[in-house]
Amino acid sequence: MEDGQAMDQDRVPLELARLWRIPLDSKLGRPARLDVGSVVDAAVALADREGLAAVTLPRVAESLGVTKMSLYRHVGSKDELLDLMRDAANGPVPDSLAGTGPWRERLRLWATEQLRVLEAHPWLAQVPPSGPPSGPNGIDWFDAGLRSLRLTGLDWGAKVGALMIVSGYVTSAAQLAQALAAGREGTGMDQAAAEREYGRAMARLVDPERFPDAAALFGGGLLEDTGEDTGENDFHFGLELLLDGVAAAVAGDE
Amino acid sequence: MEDGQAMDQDRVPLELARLWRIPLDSKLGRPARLDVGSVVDAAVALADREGLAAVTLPRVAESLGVTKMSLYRHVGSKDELLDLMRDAANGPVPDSLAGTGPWRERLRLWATEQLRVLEAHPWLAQVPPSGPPSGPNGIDWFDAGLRSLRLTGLDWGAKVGALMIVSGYVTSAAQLAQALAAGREGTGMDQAAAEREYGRAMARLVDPERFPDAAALFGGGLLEDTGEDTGENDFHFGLELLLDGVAAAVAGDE
DNA sequence: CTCATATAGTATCCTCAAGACACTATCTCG
DNA sequence: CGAGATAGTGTCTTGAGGATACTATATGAG
Repeated sequence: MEDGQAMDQDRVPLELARLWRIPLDSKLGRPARLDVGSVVDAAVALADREGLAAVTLPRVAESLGVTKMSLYRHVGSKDELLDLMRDAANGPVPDSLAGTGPWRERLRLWATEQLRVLEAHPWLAQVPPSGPPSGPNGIDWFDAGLRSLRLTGLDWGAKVGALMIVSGYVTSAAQLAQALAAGREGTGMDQAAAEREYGRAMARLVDPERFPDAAALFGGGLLEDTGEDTGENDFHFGLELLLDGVAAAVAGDE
Repeated sequence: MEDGQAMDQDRVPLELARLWRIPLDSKLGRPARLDVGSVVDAAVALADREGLAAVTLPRVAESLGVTKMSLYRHVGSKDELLDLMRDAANGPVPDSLAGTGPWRERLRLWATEQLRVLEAHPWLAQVPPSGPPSGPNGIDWFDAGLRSLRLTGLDWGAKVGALMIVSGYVTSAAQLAQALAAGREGTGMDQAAAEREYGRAMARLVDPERFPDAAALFGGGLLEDTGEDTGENDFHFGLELLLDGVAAAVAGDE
């Protein structure tokens, strides 16, 4: 079809067109100093520097040397800007995910690479989800996830479900880590000290009559300090648990 | 010890004292028309009626017949109010979770009861996480989760990890469902129609050269309409997958 | 009984956000 | 060279969270 490209530009909703950076290439009117890409890049840079809360239209505009209202020509709304930022910050999938291979190891890598992205852009875990992956980078990650499961023989629904679980897990692990870090903001405590403090406060509040299991946990279980990096270990424990679940689905499918 | 109660009131941080509704019982000063409970109840009711975005200090105050600044006497800040709302809306664990029994069935029930709570208070899934469970209801749910795993022989760390995964999964499933529902707001599409529309848009944008697996998915896989309630089925598929993962941990522990 | 003190609620202020709308500036094409 | 289309600006409204200084109302010590 000769109109394939033209159709792309016309029939796709405006929001998707911006996500995919489909140029409108109308040469009329005053030429633009700005484009979607530069607005999004500025917003991402701002979020990286000062956190998601600092990303306001006035401040993004200021960092571009422009007034806030001009941004609306390129992003439509604050919410849409967040979608664009998410896709941009996710970035393309790293080369390590290019090939195919044993699904478990590929899927594990997929998860840990996602975690790396969330560590590089901590605010990313706080951007509220807005639906299935729609942007080019989101699709790239999605494609890589599907590729990691290509050899499993799972049907599409199972693959999609497994990917959503794994990536949801990575996100909530990152969220939790950030919430803990934020909670001990100011107090000069490290992770272990904060956990001890939490355990102590809970031990005082949790009545063993009403909450026997929780009281047992706070009373004794948590206080052993292994000295190792707890967060990392917890993450991998959970990830392997998920992979075991996927393994069961793969096996049950045969 | 005779000073047990007094210690509770003194040594516990103010925020925890409010979560646990520990009365200050100082009889001095002007008597309060408000207390933490009524502020939180009003905020929860408002969120139930009009969503989380409607919960602003002015509006909560208005619904209590009070000016906004008086709320700060009882809740400290907006963020703290959100914490209090979360704990209140979680509510105590339902009776069905009281006993003990086969872990898999108990844990499954724990998850589905959590989902019911999230359906009753849709805004709950959007409240940003603020750390480990700290309020009485949060502890109640936590205790019930630990109880469901009591007979597994898992160590504390594994139990806590498994619970975090399951409850994180329930939350992100609810978040996704809401994002999808919000996305098709206005458009009179049902779930299936919206999915078809999404698949069609993606099929147009996703280049099979760059994204072979994703293109295959959008090209053919998603379009079979089973007619059944997809969301429910997806949720249970994922939950059983997680339970399989926990089962592997339980088995590996022996 | 009365007055210092402690607490509850109020009145007013500030800073800053998102966004509507009408305006000006600058380009291309007929 | 103008007409129309597009980019960017100036100004306004609404409404948020929160600081501060005030008033109101109770208790309990002298």
